Amino acid sequence: MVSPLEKARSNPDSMKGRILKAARRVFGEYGFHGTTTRMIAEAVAIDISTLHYHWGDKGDLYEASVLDITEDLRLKLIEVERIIHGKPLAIRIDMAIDSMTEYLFEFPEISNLILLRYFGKTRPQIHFDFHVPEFISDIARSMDLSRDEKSVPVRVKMQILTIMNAIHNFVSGENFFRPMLGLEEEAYRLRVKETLKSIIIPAFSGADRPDEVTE
Amino acid sequence: MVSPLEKARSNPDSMKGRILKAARRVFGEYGFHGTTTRMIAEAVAIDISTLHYHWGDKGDLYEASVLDITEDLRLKLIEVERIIHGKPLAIRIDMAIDSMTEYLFEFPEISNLILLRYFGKTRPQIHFDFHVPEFISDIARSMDLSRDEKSVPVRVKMQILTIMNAIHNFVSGENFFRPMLGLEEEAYRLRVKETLKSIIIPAFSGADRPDEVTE
DNA sequence: ACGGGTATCCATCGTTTGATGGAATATAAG
DNA sequence: CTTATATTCCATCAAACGATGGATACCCGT
Repeated sequence: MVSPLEKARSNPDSMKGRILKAARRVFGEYGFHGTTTRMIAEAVAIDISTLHYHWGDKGDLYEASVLDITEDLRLKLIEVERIIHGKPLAIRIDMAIDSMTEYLFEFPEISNLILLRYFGKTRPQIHFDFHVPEFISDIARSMDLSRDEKSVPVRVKMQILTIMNAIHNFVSGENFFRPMLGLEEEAYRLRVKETLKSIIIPAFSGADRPDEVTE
Repeated sequence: MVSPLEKARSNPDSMKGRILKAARRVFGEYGFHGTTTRMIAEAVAIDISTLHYHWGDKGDLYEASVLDITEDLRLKLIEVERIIHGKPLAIRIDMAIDSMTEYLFEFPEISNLILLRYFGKTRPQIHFDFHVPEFISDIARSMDLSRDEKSVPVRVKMQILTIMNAIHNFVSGENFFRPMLGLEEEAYRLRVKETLKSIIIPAFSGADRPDEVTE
């Protein structure tokens, strides 16, 4: 038996898939409490009861949305890892930044949902304890940033966290930041990549000091 | 005539001030739509009608909260500028990071509210067009990062944006990131400062290339 | 053509939420 | 003490929201 989420992912044009796609976007824009099931239903041009028929209650659909974008991100990370494998560090960083940035600008709801989950709580009564995997250590290993195969130093983890968050920030906050900078859309995206590289590359080229406490 | 916000700021123990303080915190945690006026009233242990009596409707109180934390941040930036004035670049960066990080960890609702405003929309019907000043150019000038007195290059603006956002991210996302890193509270805060410096200082020491397009 | 499962919509319910009117209480001034 | 003003609470409303039951339409194998 396949889960509802797998069904929706394997058939994006089905009603399940169309609802999920809209839910990702709307939840990403307005957050859990700012989103109403009616808003999602209207985006798909269906009745709310159809939505509940396919996805259960609001919390279930939200959970499916988060797991869906997480899976997308996981697949993209694997793809990037495959592409940069074996290349020198500077090239790896450059290509990884380009790939991830372009991808997230194309699907901004991924960054939106992740950041809103980081920074905004849901009501205390509601309990979302579904498991969302973390990718920091995987990124560290695929970028070959830590010598030790098993444990990634905290310092490296935090650097990666900083970078990933910076990308999400620029993607998700475009509506705020772009007017502040007076840039057009294309120029903004170029500048984002440029800025990220200008910050990361110097930081990681001097990263040859011995690893410290790992946990 | 003084505005309600000025009254509340000048007298934090008044009912207006107590409500505002609670509103900042709750709006920062749950966002605009995730916050109910009842939650705020309960935090102050008063009736909702008392809240409306002092602050009008929910949107007005939210606006006051945002303006309030913005003013706090502005004052803190001025204080930091005064402290670091005249010192060499590396020291300026070091002290500014320390000050801002410690301050925001002490009043995390500032970071919370800023980030939720960046990344989450409010419903289309509701219109918050009150003006919130941006501080990036002020920071650039007080850090003396741009040669030109008047216009700050986009590159510098984006670097500052990256740093400020990184601080807000670590402060506001502590509940997510700290368990990921397996750190205690104090260790986390030390690591945050360390990480930020390790990223910024190398990036800005090579920052002697000529300024580019400014806007 | 028909029957049975699947999918969609309409109408509606109970609750939560933002907001207010009015009574009750506190505060201050004369 | 009396009166006027400012503040707080209780009761309540209308709208919005999440959710469901039941009727209707669709699909497909036989």
